[in-house]
Amino acid sequence: MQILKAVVQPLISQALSTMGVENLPLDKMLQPSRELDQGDLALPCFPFSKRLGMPPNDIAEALAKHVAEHPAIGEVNGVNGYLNIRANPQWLVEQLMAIGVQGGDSKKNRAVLIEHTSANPNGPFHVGRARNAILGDTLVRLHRLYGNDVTAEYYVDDMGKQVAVLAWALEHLSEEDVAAQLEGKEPANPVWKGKADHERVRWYQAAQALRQDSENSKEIEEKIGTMVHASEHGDEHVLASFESAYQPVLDGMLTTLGRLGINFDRFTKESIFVTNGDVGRLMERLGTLEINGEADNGAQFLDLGARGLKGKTEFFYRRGDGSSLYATRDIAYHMWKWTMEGDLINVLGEDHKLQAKQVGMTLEELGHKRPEVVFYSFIKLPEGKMSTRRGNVVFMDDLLEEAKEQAAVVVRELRPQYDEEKIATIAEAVGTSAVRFNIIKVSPEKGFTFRWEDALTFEAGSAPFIMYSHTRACSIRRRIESDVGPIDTLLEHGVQSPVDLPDSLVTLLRILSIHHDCLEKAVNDHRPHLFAEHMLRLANSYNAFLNECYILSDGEVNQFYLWISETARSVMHAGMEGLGLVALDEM
RNA sequence: GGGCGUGUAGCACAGCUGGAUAAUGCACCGGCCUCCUAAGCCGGAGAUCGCGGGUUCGAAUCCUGCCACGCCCGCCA
Repeated sequence: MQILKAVVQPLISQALSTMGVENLPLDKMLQPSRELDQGDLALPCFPFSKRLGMPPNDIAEALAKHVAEHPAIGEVNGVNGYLNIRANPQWLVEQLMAIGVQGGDSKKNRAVLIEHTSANPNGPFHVGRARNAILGDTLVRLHRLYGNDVTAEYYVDDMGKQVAVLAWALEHLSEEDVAAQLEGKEPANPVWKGKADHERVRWYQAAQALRQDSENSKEIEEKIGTMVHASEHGDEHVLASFESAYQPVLDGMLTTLGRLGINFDRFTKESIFVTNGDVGRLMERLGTLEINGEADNGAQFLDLGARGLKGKTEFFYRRGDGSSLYATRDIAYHMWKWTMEGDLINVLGEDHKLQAKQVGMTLEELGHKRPEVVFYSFIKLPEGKMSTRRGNVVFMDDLLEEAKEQAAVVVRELRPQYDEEKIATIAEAVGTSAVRFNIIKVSPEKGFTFRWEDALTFEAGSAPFIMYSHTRACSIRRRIESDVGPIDTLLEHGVQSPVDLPDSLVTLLRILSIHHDCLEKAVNDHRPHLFAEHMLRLANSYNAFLNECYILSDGEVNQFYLWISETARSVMHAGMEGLGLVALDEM
């Protein structure tokens, strides 16, 4: 609890010096309590026990007596060698009224460029790919909530083998060819007929099969190789044919993401850095570096082992034929990104760790900073790794449909009075939010196994749980507006906090008071799951508050309770926005 | 073989810049709807924190060895 710490730390420092202890790293030692019932802040007294020649518990107790009184402090005590400080609830109320939940100074406002998703535009999103998009978009939203100026960017891989295969297939294969080639495999889902990502991926798959084994495979490979080569040398005709092949696929993928509330500010094509000469100039420059090396056929690499890289130390950036590699273009892309104000954050799968390291080291070698990278582990199915080729995939589109359907079943059962249109609206919001939350609530480095029953859980610990708390706050608001009068009028003259506050209200107050701390940590450490967890606690404490404190009883409004409820409602609303959950008024 | 990551109740997961009784959800047991949405609230039971050593007043957290799983080690993207 930063607002309390700011007040209390100097007081403790004083108390310590009267006891003869100076120069402690108090800022680091004074930490948020582990458990709510211990207090709000705790100072372990073990480290200076020797210096004082006293047992930690005696120090804690003595310290508790020496800390000066302050309106912010509700209770100070020494237990088990810890000095525990509990905030005065009345003071917390005053702070909330005065400065809101922002906790004081959040004038960060840095410019941040977040690159995420950037999936090859060759087929529909599956759940495995979606972790990147959901993680990336949540980072974007949380940075914005925090007050940063964010650009969300999709780096479009518009050259190279994958798009080349797609372009070749669309040019050379008829619908019949594709159908014949994919016979025996799972047929296209008719639900997605007309959605280019689902349709064109079949051409891609057919081409992949033909490349693998057919009498023409050698010929096909040569043709594709020529196209790739041309694209890597910036051949505009070939690049244009690639674009007309992948753009509808990309549009389909973006439709899926849009349904999850994921949008981008900018799309940057990889090929730009080839056609504008950046990549050529970069390779020239890399060639002059002292760690540059050259293979027999003229291919060039950097010896990153000389800079401490372990394992494979040669980092190739130029092929024997003079063309660039993906990583080379990535470096040019990053140099371009660094020409803009602000920090860079990339969201990448764990398979890109080595590559990211190579790119980062090369950037440093060139005098640039490394971008910050958030890595995530892959999502797999209980049957194993997701693979389009083996038909072992869950498409995002199918998951979202299923989630909506399951949510609709629940809504119909719980709210028989709602009409189908309303049910559909709620089900869509609940379904998509649940899917996002299910993925964002676990830390990125943890391996994730996708299970339908987890993704479609709507109980405590899920997005709908948070959404539900918010709708209850909205519901109360509506009730009061219709039965009593406008909320603004009710609260316009300020509210008086009662002397005795119910436990559940105090808990809610304390959770609200650390809201900003949690957001800050989630943003700065790139750990959105921490904020997701905090939102669950907030929703839980709001529910408990509602259960205990009747805002409206016998036609009388308790103004203070109403004020707390309204504060929580707006905080929940903003927090949900930050997680990409749809904040419904009714559900 | 080398590099990186993960291993915490039956299941899932938080805590990992060292600190108290290891948090939360599901499942399990028991309470709570004449009152603002019970998708809820309250309580209970359930954990040798992968295994062994070490550092420390104190280790899930740091070091080290081992085991299991994942990812990477292309002049692919």
